[in-house]
Amino acid sequence: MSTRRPTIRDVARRAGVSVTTVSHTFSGNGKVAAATQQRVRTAAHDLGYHPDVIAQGLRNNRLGVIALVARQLDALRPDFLYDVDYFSRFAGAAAVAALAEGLGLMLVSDPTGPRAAGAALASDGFIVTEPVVDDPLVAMLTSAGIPFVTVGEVPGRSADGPDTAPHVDIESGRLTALALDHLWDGGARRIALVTGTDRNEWNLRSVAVYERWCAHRRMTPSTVRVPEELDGGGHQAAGRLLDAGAVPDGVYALTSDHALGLVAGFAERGLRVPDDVRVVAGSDAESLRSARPTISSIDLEPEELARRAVEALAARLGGRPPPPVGRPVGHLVVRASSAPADPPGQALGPRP
Amino acid sequence: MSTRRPTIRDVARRAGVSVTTVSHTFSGNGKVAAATQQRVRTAAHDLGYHPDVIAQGLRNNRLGVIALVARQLDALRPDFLYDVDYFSRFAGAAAVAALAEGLGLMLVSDPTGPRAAGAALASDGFIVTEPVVDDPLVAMLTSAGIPFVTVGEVPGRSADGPDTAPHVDIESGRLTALALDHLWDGGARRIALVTGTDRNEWNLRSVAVYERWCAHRRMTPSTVRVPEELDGGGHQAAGRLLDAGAVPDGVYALTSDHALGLVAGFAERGLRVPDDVRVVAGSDAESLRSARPTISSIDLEPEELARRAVEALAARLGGRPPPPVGRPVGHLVVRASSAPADPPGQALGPRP
DNA sequence: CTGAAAGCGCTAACAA
DNA sequence: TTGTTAGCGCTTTCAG
Repeated sequence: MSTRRPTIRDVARRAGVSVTTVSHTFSGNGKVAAATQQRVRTAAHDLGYHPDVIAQGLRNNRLGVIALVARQLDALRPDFLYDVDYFSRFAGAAAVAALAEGLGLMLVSDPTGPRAAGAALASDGFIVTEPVVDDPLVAMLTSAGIPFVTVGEVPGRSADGPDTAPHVDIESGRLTALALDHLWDGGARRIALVTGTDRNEWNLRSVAVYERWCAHRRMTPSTVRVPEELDGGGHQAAGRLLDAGAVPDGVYALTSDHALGLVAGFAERGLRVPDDVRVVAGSDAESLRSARPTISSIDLEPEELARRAVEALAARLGGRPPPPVGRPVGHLVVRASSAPADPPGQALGPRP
Repeated sequence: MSTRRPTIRDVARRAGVSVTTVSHTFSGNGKVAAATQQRVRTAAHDLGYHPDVIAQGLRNNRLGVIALVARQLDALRPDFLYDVDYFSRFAGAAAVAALAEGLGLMLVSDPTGPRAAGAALASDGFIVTEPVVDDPLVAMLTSAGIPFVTVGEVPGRSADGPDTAPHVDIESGRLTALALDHLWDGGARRIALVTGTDRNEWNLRSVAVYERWCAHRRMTPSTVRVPEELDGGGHQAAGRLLDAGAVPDGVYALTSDHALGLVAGFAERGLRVPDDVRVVAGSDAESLRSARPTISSIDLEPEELARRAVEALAARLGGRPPPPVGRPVGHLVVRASSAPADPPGQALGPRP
């Protein structure tokens, strides 16, 4: 039954012209008489012809698709996305931005990973969020000459020389300071840090800035490392912090899930938030808004990051110069967990 | 600088074999001596060769990509996704499910629309959420012979005959009854319906079931129609309901955004929720959990719907029989807006 | 077990 | 303005 879909030749034959003419009328490349164009279009319409995008892609070396590598999809439990809020806000905005550039957005797992969908490599370019030290994906893309943009720097690369991969700045340094200063201003004097274990810029730089910040204030740093994808990691962190002896009066937890668990863990142990200990999360999520108490956080503005990443990548693909760097992105959202009173969430720092 | 990426011929030359042999060692199709395979692989590795997925796609007529048509991306305000929660939960789960099938998931806008990314058509199949009456996309896919699966039936099609497009059942009928019965059980006797204007199964069937349900109970139906993408549509609906004279004591609002606005609108007019009027939303969202009061809703379980859609489509693409229909999906989540007391959200109906 | 060669549908020189 | 033709990189008969 399945009668082969019509090709450019079928259209050409039906319109009584050559394939070139058909190709040209659709691409608008050559010059084709209006009358001829009309005939071609009618023929195409009659046949229900649609150009084969894959063939075009092969020819032009350009499919019109960019890939978003969702690191979270590669976790041990593929059905468990950590930092869902960040991811879905990012992906949604990226899709919209891509459409605006006439591009499709493909969600893929790390193509260097085991469960890679081969199709991933069909894309014209990649957006890699949160690259890690010696990221195999970055290495692969670089060596294969595939254009890509990272969100967050590739850690340990800037030191090596000028071969910094193009990236969208997540401002981890500024935001860490913002969170720590906020805790300090609220009166906290023993501030701990709960970080994930992925060796990406967000974790590494936050720790570095935290340690510098502590040294500056003659505070003993207290860092707890918990894997991002560990369910209940926040609880565990709470336990470790309390058992360590020096109970903190302020904690900056880099992921929203861990912040949630942390607050719950503190509550179980009889610590009141924010009265005994103030908490700020390093990534925003709806769940932080519905938590009791509501939890302060850094809103990374994933939508804005996504837009910038797509624009930068599209520019690269189109041979255009990279877009200018915009305003600083990311801001602090103060909620109950870090404020004495309980005002509705209000924003500090630059906003859109 | 940009030295052309190696092709299968380069590998063949370097390994001292023919292209066929290379092709075979990678596809595992023909029989190739182990020693030869080794040579080929080494050569490929040295060259940094990766098969060109697009060329394979052209040859095999199969790219390994499925497209998710996000209707919300086609709204008038492309930066404003309505029903974000539903969409992002669906898209995330679909991506994961697709990966599990070895497929990439592409987020695209309606290819028949004006802002279509041409790349959309490169996909092997489509998932169309919420098709509408006389859906042009469905028509196009059908006539082009492109495999697709809809989420929710194509309205008005089942009547025409047996040409029902394969779809994942969203159970709009059962869920509408679930919501209405719940309002009724809580004591509501003048129940209104707030529906969107898209002519999709969800809206159409909900209205139909609502009217039948009312007739059954000798209740005068009161339906307010507000466009899905209208910001502040809920407020407007509240106004219209109150001005209409017969103030309802229960409302079922089909979208989460409108339910939110509705509750806010009632509050402004001095109506207390749930004491004066109970409200249930037809789609769940985090924002409903953080609203004051928290708002009851139908959780459509987008993750499950997405998994089913991907599996059904993958089966079709692979020529496998469609997966068996599973348990009924979607359940009621009771929150403060429809209950006298304020228990934490608890689920009725089947759960995973 | 390996190789030569014919395309998949389309684009872009180059000719006419 | 239109047509002829040679590939894009790969798979796959069909012969060796």
